[in-house]
Amino acid sequence: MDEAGQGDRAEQGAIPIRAARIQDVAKLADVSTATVSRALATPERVSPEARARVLEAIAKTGYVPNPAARTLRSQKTYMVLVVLPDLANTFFSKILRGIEETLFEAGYGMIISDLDGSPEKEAHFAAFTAAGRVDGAVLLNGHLFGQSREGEGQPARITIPLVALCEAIPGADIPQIEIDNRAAASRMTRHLASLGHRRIAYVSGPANNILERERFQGFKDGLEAAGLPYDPALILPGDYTIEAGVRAGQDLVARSTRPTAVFCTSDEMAIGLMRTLFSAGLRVPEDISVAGFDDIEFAAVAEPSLTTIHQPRRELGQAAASALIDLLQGRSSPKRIRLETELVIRDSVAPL
Amino acid sequence: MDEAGQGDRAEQGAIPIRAARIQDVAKLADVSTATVSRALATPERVSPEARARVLEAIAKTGYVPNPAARTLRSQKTYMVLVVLPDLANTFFSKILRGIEETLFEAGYGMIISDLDGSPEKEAHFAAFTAAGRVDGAVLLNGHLFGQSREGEGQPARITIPLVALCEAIPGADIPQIEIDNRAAASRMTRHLASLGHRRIAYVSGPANNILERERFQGFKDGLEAAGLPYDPALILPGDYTIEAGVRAGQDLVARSTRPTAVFCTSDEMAIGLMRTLFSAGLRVPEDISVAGFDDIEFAAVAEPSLTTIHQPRRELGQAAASALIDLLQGRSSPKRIRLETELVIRDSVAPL
DNA sequence: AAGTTGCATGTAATCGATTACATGAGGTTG
DNA sequence: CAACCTCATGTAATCGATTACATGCAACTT
Repeated sequence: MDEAGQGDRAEQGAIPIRAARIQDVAKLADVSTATVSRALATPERVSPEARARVLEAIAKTGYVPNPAARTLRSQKTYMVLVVLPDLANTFFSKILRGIEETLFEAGYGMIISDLDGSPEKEAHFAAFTAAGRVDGAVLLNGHLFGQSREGEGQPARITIPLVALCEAIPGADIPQIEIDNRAAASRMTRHLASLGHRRIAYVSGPANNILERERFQGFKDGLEAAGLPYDPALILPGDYTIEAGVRAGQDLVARSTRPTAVFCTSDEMAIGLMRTLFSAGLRVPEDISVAGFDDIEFAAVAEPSLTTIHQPRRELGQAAASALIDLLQGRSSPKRIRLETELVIRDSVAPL
Repeated sequence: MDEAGQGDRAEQGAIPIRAARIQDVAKLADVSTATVSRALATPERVSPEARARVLEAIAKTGYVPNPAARTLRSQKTYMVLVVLPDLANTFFSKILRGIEETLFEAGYGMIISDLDGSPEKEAHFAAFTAAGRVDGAVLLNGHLFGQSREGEGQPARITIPLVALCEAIPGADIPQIEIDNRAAASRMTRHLASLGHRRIAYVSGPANNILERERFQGFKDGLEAAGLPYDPALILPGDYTIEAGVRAGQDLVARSTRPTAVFCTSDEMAIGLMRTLFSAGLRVPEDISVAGFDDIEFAAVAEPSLTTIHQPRRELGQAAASALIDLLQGRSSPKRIRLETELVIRDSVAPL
């Protein structure tokens, strides 16, 4: 409305209304726009004198290239999409940070999509991606876009580089960055068994979740290695949340014969479960040992402190971002990167 | 590498390499590109027949508008930047979710910048913003961009709509969404005093932080209201992290006369502090009461469960996003929105 | 019937960069 | 010395949408 008026008047005034364009820089440096562009993108192809004049003009005008124009022409956005199932989950925040810092160093920005279990959102972000708003994506949600829908017309194929982080995507020919969930779960199970526990309960992740399947396999591996029988009655359903841990705890409290140890496949569940046990007057680890998975920040300061599997979350994020950057810049990347986990022994698990 | 080869061959094959453009849709629907554009942006200005043909053509081609082209012309990105001091901090994740869901509903995407205390990053994102990559920003970091630097050339003024969330920005003429930190801190202090505590310690946030200043004022208000003296020896430095709580706990443990209650200005610090007290053989709340602030997820399941101030984090995020969207769409927004907090009484605080 | 209004639509300018191609200067080679 | 190459630079096409302006037609007014 009145902006136009201001714009007209501003010519003689102090406040430049429009941001400087490449043309303004070119004029000031007395070169063509092509030279300005080259001075920034490929400085070695511009004479030192011209480059100096261009840089000076840029400093003087405060020129910042218009990303939309750049993207339109070059088809590069310097943006990466990070798809995650639940932004509010503590587990992801440090991973995100690892991703963000690595992307940032390479000049990429990060767009976050919290799917929140909504297929609409997933479709939206699939379209978003197909529209070319990002150069690549990190998938933390365990599956590719739009694998569900099939219909008339092309389903907007996504052809940009992708990497899968944490939750491997079976059959997808993209780099997978993860830990060895099966080995880690087996390790924890054997640790519990080695302390004399013979009735070990297992609080699971969501059914069909790939992490869950691997950890569950690891749990069974561990039982077998320790010569313990597998008892379906000791498998409690969960979904990695605090509330699931609380519910699993209620289940246990209500039982007449209880396990002596519980392996929760997330720290959140372990903390929720311990809470319920305390409320029922049970002690950890005296009455029942509790183990977690992930080693989130609160694991070390829980009461009692939590024996768990340490996941290098920041490094996972960094590795995923690096792999993606490799792809984006035309380099190749290993198809599978597995980072080491660590069994962290604290106070929530004790010998029988 | 071999992608190019595939591209060449694909011409006669099944896979369309290029995404459909508005021209393709226009041709198929037998209308001009202008009509296609209008059919999407202002459907009421297009005849029902033309609209139907356009929609059909869009469905057939899988057309998605190119955001770069759209942004270049219309100067709208439909992107919002969220600036936060620390992505790995649990406190922010639920706020982010509130922001994200509200933005999403309004058709905006969210770009996250984790400043991580780095001035470089701040400068980068200031440039990012100045370059017009986002339509607006939510600032959770307590200050505006680039208030520090002054130099030759225009410092790339940022003129897009901004809102401040949680940490108010004094003097900035932008909507501020927050809680009444002072009143909440006062409330908690009076609660502790009402239970008979007379030596109440206070674990602070970072010096100069606006939240800290307000909460500290509230603490003093509360002391005064309860007729208690202010004792500088009972003020412990902190920065809202678990580690700061641990350190404050070590300080307390080492003292000969200890306070009977500790008011930590974040739940993280309260949890870290309790951890240290336990390790030293002290009991909460029998030996010492501990109160927190924020009511993060873990507050309810900590052992003992944490008496704290509940902040409506999701609603804060939603309110900030709504305010920003109002501004982005040319509506006005209240300059100050204060959401209600709640004193949540749990087990970590007991009468003297 | 002439003039006015409003609607649906098309034409083409425009946003601001990148980059293919052209040009001319200076250097090298046979 | 002609032919050729290299290098720095400029010219202008291009990316794919939005939108100002123009146009043509139908309906309404007087």
